[in-house]
Amino acid sequence: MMIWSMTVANDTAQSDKFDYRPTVFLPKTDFPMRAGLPQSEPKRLAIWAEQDIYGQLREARKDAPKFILHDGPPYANGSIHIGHALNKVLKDIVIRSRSMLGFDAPYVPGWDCHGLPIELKVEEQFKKKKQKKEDISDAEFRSACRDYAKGQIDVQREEFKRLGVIGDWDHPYVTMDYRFEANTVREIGRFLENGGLFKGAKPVHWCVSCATALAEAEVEYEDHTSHSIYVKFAAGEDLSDIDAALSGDVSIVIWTTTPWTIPANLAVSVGPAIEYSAVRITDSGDNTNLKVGEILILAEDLRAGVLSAIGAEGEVIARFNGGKLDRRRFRHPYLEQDAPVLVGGHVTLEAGTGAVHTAPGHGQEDYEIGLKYGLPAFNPVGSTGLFDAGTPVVEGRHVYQANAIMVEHLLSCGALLETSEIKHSYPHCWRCHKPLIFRATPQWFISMETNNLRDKALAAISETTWTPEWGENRIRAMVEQRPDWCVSRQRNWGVPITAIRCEACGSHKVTTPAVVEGIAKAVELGGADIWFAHDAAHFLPDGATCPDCGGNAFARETDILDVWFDSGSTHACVLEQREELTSPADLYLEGSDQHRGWFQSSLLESVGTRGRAPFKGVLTHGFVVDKNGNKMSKSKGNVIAPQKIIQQMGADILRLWIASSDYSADIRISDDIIKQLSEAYRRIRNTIRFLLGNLDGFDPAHDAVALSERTPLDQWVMHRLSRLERHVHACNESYQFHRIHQEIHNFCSVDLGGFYLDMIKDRLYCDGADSARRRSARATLYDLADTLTRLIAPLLPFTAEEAWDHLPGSDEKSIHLQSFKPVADSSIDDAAWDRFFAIREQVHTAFDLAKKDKVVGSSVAAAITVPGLDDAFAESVGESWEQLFIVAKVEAGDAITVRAADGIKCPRCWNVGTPADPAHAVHNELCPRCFEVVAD
RNA sequence: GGGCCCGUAGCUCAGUUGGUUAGAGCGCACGCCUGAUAAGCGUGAGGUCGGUGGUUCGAAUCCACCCGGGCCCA
Repeated sequence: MMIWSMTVANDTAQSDKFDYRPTVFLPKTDFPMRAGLPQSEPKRLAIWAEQDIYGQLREARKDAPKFILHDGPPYANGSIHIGHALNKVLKDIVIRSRSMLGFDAPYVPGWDCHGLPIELKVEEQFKKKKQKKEDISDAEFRSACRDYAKGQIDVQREEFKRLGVIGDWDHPYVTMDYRFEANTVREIGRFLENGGLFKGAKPVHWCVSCATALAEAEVEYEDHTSHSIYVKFAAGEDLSDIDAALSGDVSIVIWTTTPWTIPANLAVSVGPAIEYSAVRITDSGDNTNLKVGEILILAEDLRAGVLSAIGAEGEVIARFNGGKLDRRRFRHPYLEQDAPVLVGGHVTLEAGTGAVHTAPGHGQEDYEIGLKYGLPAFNPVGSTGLFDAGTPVVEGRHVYQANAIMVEHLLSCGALLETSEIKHSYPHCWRCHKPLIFRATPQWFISMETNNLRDKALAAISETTWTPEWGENRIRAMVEQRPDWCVSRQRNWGVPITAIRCEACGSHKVTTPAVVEGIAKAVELGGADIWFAHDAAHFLPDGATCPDCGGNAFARETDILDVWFDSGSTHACVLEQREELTSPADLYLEGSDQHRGWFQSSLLESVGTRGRAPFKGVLTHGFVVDKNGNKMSKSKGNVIAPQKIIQQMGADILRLWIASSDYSADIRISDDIIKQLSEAYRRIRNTIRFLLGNLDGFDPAHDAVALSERTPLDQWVMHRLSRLERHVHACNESYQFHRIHQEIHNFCSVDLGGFYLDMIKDRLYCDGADSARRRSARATLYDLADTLTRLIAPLLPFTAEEAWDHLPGSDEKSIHLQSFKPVADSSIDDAAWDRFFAIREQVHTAFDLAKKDKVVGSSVAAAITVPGLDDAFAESVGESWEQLFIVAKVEAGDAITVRAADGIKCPRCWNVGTPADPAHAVHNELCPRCFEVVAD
């Protein structure tokens, strides 16, 4: 009756059959498949904050060797962008991985607070409130800057924390802190003391209408009509040694659009690789300042254009390279002085004559080439644009009028060959929109040569480990070439250059180390404002006199320091000051633009004051670009905000993007790339979820199984895990994080999902709960889960912590207080395994065809034949061929064939075979293994 | 224009001192499973290694030039 009723059973009757499902050990875990990171991450951050996870980590590592990553301070302005995220996450991965490698790796984040961009923002704020800058005192203005920076720090701090960056966020370093400012004063004082700091002059953008210096950010380029002039400079010596044809009436011709700078001319520059011609005039047209037979020197490539412009014709009588003219003497067109020829790479053939009028006091390039030749930055123009008394021809006149005066004068003295008007883009004042001039003004410099700063810096570069290695070449080339460091700014918001000047002789020697220390103490109490609140005498001992001239009247210097000096001093103001930090740091880690920026300013500051670099190693990363490798810009509309990714996908996805990228070059980001990463994330997460699901009720304290007691297959996967762990370990040490992600992901997909986990499901689900094979598998799954969770922790801190919470018997303390752990390993016959995997692949191909032909559905219901099986291998692995291929039956054969297996499908484990007891009243279809588990 | 760097399948990456037919994962296509299920498994198709020229018996790998891109300068 029973059998008959089954054959006609409908679905309802089917449910009367014995339900084996509850007897199968299916995965069970609260670790959710869907991460919900955007919601869960903030909660996790709150828990970490409450636990003081950073403080706990410091305590846990208090006796460990130090690893100091020193944070380069971002500028306290604006929300963070994707580049900030890249930098901070890389730092965080370094900090977390070093911690798990067993180091005490404190992380003290910082902010750069002084400087122009904040001043501009604050000025804007005042403008909006209809307040003029003139109505606000400098002290009030600085106070507003301080408030603004503080607000920006709060914004950025929350954004950085949201990325999962662990650090001492409650006690960051801030360059506007009074103690930091005081230490900055001490640092510049060291340069003052050792003679590295000196006062010189350098041309800066200057608005004669506002009577002020302007920074590059305050310059706007607008169209402007200028006088264009060709002027000849007569030879001041015999040049026939260059070429015999160079005799008689020889001149070199320059072209300029700023005639007013001719009074400050000190030289003529030519290009080292440019070919010059000597042209004898054969027809002077109606040019009154040109005679037939006189010889003009100009660049060959520009000859035709120049002759046409000055309305003349001529023949080339000699040609020579610009280098031949080096230091040869020509004469200023009307002053009784020489204009030597300088050879410089800045000379181009884009316009003009190939010979460049050079006034070091009125142009950046002129200044730099002048420095090389020892020429002064001569500037005869006052702050309001009037020429100084004693300046021939233009004395007392305004620079705006001087163009016309100069044209007239040069014409009358016979030097002007041509004048016309030219419309071009020209720098203007952003405030009053008047044309700007370049004007050399007194500035403070740190000399690259005094105390051999340049040589020492180059030596320190050699002693530093640069990653990637090309960073060394890059910074070396820059340091070799760079001019003296101009550290003064004519601004308000910053640390003053606290030097005191003798009014009589200009000496600063009265500013002794003791005086500097007194100033620093005052700044510690009242901030840098103190400097401006008192006159010079306040900071000097009573009755101080100038060591140079004995004078007793003194004045404060009023320039403030370049913000790069502030941040370049962090090794002194932070690393040397905080107990948990040390100097030099093990690592500085910033974008590759910092070879010119922070790496260099830090290097020069430290070498100049301590004689060594502030870092042992420097790691650089590239920039974030769009999917086509182009830079991001608002106008292109290809900007991707980190906040958006975090909000939609979670910080761990953003971090995985960073961890998966080779940051040594530029790294790309796009919606597709992020999507790909979220899928990779899903694979890792689900693998861990499966492991956890099969560890329900597992207790590592009681259920652990020694490696040697485990099945050979389990030993194989432990071997793979060990290999993975060692590889990840090495990559953490060498900062090759993207290989970590690659390896972990491959391991989850290939070794686990694609083979091992599939293989062991049968014994996990269906073997007796306490069978040796099941216990071996569970102990192995535990090691897999434990190790994977540790390995991903630096990359995916939120997910790792969540997994740690769900891992049975894991330490109550956070995963982020744990260390990496070596994995027990045993030797494996890799060649035999490779042979097996090759055959397995062929079997799978056969399966694919068989499934498409509907021969079989699932492989467990298939019987296959396979040629050339190595039975010794199966034996050594301790698994049957049926288990290794996950099929019902494997037989030897001449070729790989697949057919539906004969037998009964076990209702519990679904394997096809012969039931243990076909006559059993209830369990008549169970296979022997299941029969034993269920019926006994 | 100069210095430094990058360019291997649609994407992210491997590719040892030049040496068989250039690899992996993802994605994609097709299929399977429905006891990891908003999961899982399999199979397959994808590349003139940015281009050209050279060195070499042999080049993704070495050299030169060019193209595209980035950072820093001018």
